Formats: sequence, structure tokens, C-alpha cells
Amino acid sequence: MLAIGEFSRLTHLSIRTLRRYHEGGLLEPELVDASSGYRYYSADQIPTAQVIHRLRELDVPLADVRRILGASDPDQRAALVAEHLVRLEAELARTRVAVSSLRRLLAPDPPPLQVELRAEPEVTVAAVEDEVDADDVGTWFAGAMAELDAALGPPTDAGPPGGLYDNGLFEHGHGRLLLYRPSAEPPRRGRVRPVRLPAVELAVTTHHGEHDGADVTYGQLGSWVVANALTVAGPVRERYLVGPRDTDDSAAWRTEIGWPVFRVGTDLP
Amino acid sequence: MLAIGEFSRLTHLSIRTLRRYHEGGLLEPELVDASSGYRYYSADQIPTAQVIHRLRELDVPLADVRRILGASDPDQRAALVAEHLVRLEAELARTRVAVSSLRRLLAPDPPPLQVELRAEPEVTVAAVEDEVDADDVGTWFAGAMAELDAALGPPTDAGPPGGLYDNGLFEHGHGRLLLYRPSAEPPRRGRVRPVRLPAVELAVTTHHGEHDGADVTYGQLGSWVVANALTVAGPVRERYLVGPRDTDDSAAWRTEIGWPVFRVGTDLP
DNA sequence: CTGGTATCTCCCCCAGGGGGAGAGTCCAGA
DNA sequence: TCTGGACTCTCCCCCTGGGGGAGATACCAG
Repeated sequence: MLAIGEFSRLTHLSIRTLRRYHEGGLLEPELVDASSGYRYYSADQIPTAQVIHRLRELDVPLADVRRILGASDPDQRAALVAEHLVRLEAELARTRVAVSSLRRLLAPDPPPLQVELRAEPEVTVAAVEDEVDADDVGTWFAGAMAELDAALGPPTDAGPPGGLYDNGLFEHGHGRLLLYRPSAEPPRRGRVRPVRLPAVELAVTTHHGEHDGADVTYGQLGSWVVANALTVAGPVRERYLVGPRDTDDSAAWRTEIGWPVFRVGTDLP
Repeated sequence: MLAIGEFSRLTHLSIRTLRRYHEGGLLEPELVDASSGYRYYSADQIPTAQVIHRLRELDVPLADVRRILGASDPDQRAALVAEHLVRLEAELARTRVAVSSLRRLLAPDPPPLQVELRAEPEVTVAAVEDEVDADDVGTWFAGAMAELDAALGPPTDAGPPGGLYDNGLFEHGHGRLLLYRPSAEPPRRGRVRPVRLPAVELAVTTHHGEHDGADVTYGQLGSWVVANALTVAGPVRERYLVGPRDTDDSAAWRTEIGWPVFRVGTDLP
């Protein structure tokens, strides 16, 4: 039986942290003296403590650590861990994008932006729509796109997929998100259903590369809109001209960003 | 002039976050209405907001973001950013170590540990000693080793360097740390001075690979000590048989870990 | 038995964000 | 000019995963 200080020395987990892990049900001491409250650990618990230590170094949330430790089957445990390694890899990819887009931001001469004003007519499409948290957009997007493809089959010449992004997504971190594919006769299947997109006047530009870097282009487009004295209204639109479905080379990806505007002197009476 | 909601849509920073950045002096609105408190931003502030966004994605602390934005000289700014990219890289290395050591921990059959009992005689060495936080050990270690090498010259055959780790380092996250190199006539120079290391009985094993993974070996050694009914006392000792000074191949590194013990039936009267 | 050290619980603090209440402000349409 | 809805304000609390420190007990060796 090891007192907490001794166990701390053995595992390199601080006493405070061990107590917290006890409270949290992550690592229950083998024995807790009922009268004194002293925690006593056994040497058998050292490996467990070290697994926790490692998982925490990988920023696995305590709740997930608990789940991993609770998995009785070693295979299942390995699967749970692998899941987090995937998450780590995704995070690394995000980091890479952030670094390169930071370089772009800090570069002295930003290339001028090509912006086009376009009147988008009303159109009926096959769409999936949901209330989504900003953090979940990536996951949701993948699922929705898969469902659209399942309902409509392989890409046709009806046009690339697109999305409508509620302003609340940016302002409050959650809002409505609509993903669509053009279709002459939109089916109803699963979450897919026909939706009538209203006509809208858009200021349009094209973002090159990873979607994670798109907010820089958003800013440039927004600046243009502000500078050219047009008024903003309604959800932002995107169209995925070239994306991960088309090529693995993310440098070749093209996302059209459409910012709804009132064209001065045209829409005003 | 853009109200906060509009600016939020343009930069993809949430309204809450923009307010926080204002409070924190990171991104001051161009104008704050004195009577209403409304924040108004200019379109020129969009690039700044996006730089902040990117830096935060890289987990740069707000204080450092402030410093980077405050740097007037672009070169200086680039240097500050580069500093953080170095930190990111170091973190990535730590992650890799954690992953591989996690694999080792979850492997079904841990190889048996070679433990040796050794009576270490009293010895006088050239040492640097300090009170250090656990987080700063790496930095402190590098500095202290450099200072030792400066005082003693290139490696001799007097033996590899070593360290003494106070228990408080593991239990509370800070404690005394002593780094030494054996020397017949220890000099006094800078922080380097002669120190008499007391004689001690050690349970010794050798850790292979990155030092970041050593705590697993610590646990195994500790288990052995507990199981073999010896009592623990005093600071842990390490000796750096092969380290980054010797080879870049971290798989070849060897760290001897010595756990102070009383040998039953020998030290007892 | 006594004193020093270990350990207990409890409360407050940190970063960097989010939720929500309640009040005041802006602006377009009637 | 009024009015209602949308926008924004401040303020307080909560989250995660830790750390600092106080004050009270427990353990254990001399």
C-alpha cells in the first residue's frame, strides 16, 4: 500500500492531480481509510496512472480517458485510442493550414481580389439543412455531403455543390447550415429534400486552397463590399467548384464565396 | 464604421470574443460611442483581426499575440512569430514521444526490467543547483549543462553527467534540481561550484530513448522497489550515459535512473 | 508523548472561452 | 413622431484541467 506522496513520486503525477483523478473517477485508490480519508494506492495501479499521464499529454479529455480505461476489451481500448490519434492528426493538419495562412497574412503585398457582382436567380435544389455548432461544421458537412451523394448519385453536369451559412454561425458559434446539390428533380431521401433557394444579389470571389483558410478571403471580400458601399443582408453562400471530392491536391481546391448585397441604384426604388 | 455584429461576420470571430479582445487591449475598436458603449470597427482592422485569429488557432497566448501586434518592425514581428513556430515544433516532438510511449504502455507484454543494487560512494563533483518548476526543467537543464561544459571543457573520461531530482518536483511540480559532471578539481565559475554528493544505496535501471518517456521506466523501477520490500528515501538520481550531446539518434540514448533505497539487512542495525 | 511531516478538505485563482439575464440603443416602417 | 424588433451593452456564472494556500487532522519515529 502506497500513500499518495509515494505514488506521486512513482508516477510523476502531482499529488493534487492524483486527488483530482480520484474525484473524477479516473483512478480510484485501492483503499481509502474511512476515518482519516487517506488514499492508499497499490503498485499495480502504476501502469494505469501512466497511461492516464500519456493520454493527458495528448490532450485527451478526462471524460475520454475514463472511457478508454473503462473499456475491458484491449481491442476496443486500442480503437478508442486510435480515434484520438486521428483527432491529433487532424489538428496537426489544421495547424499547418494556420501557419501557411498566417504567412499569407503577414506577407507585405496581398494580391488584389477579383470580385464580381452576380444576380443569382431563384432555384430549387436538393438540400440537407441543420442547426449546427461552428465546431461541428466539418463533421456535419462530411455527413451531409455523403447523404446528398447517396441520394443523387455521382456528380452530374447540373453544377457543383454549395452551401448557405447563417450569420449566427460566425457571430455566436452556431446557426443554420444548408448544403445542396443542384438537381432537376430533387428527391426526398433521409435528410435530403427539395429546397427553394431565394434569388439574391451576390458579391462573389473565389478562395483558393484549404477551406480552413477561407476566412481570410472572407475578410478581403467583406472589405471590398464595405468599401464599395453596398449593404449586407442574409446568409453567406459558398459553391465548391473544386474540392476534396475532385482532387487530393488541396492547392487546387476552389471555393466560390458569395456575399449577399443590395446593389446600390438597382434594388433601391 | 462597422458595428460589432457586422465585424464579426467579416472576421469569423464571435461577438463575445471580439469584446474580450477589446478588454484585453488586443483589438481596440476604432471608435467607442461614449454614451452608448457601442463598439465600431473600421474595415482596415479586418486583417489585424485575422492575424489574431490565426495566432489563436496556433494557441499563441493572448499576451504574446498582443506583443506580436505591438511590434512595429515587420522583421521583429516575424521573429516573434517564428519563436512560436519553434514552440509548436517542440510540442509536436513531445506528442510523438507520448504516442510511442503510449503504444509501449498498451503493449501486452512489457519486457522485464533489469535492476541492479549499487552502493554509490560519496563523491565531490562540479554542479549547478537551483529551485525549478517542473515545466522549466528542460530549459534549465540545457542552460546548466552548457554552463558546466563551459567550466569544464569537452567531455573527459571522468564519467558522464548526472542529476539529482528532488521529490517535490514530482509531488508539487517544483523542487531542487542539481546537475553535475564528475571532476577531479571542480572549479567555481558562474553557477558552477563544487558539491559533495552523499553516499547512497541505489536501485538502478537504464532507460532507453527520449528522456520524456522516462516516467514509464520510473514506474517500473518503483514497482520493483516496492515489490522487493526496500524503503525509499531522498532525491532520485539520473546519469546521462548517452544523450543528445553524444548522438542525434534518440533511440540510442541511455539514461541511468537510480532510486535511493535502504537495503534491508545491510543498513539496518 | 511529542513534534515534524503527510495528508485531508475547502476556497480562490488562472486562461480563454460560452450561456444567459436584464437594460439600453438603433433604425426602419407606419 | 412613435413603436417594435433587432442589436448591443454589462454583469455574473459555468466549463476544463490545473495550481496556491489555509487550517485541521493523521501518521510515525524518537
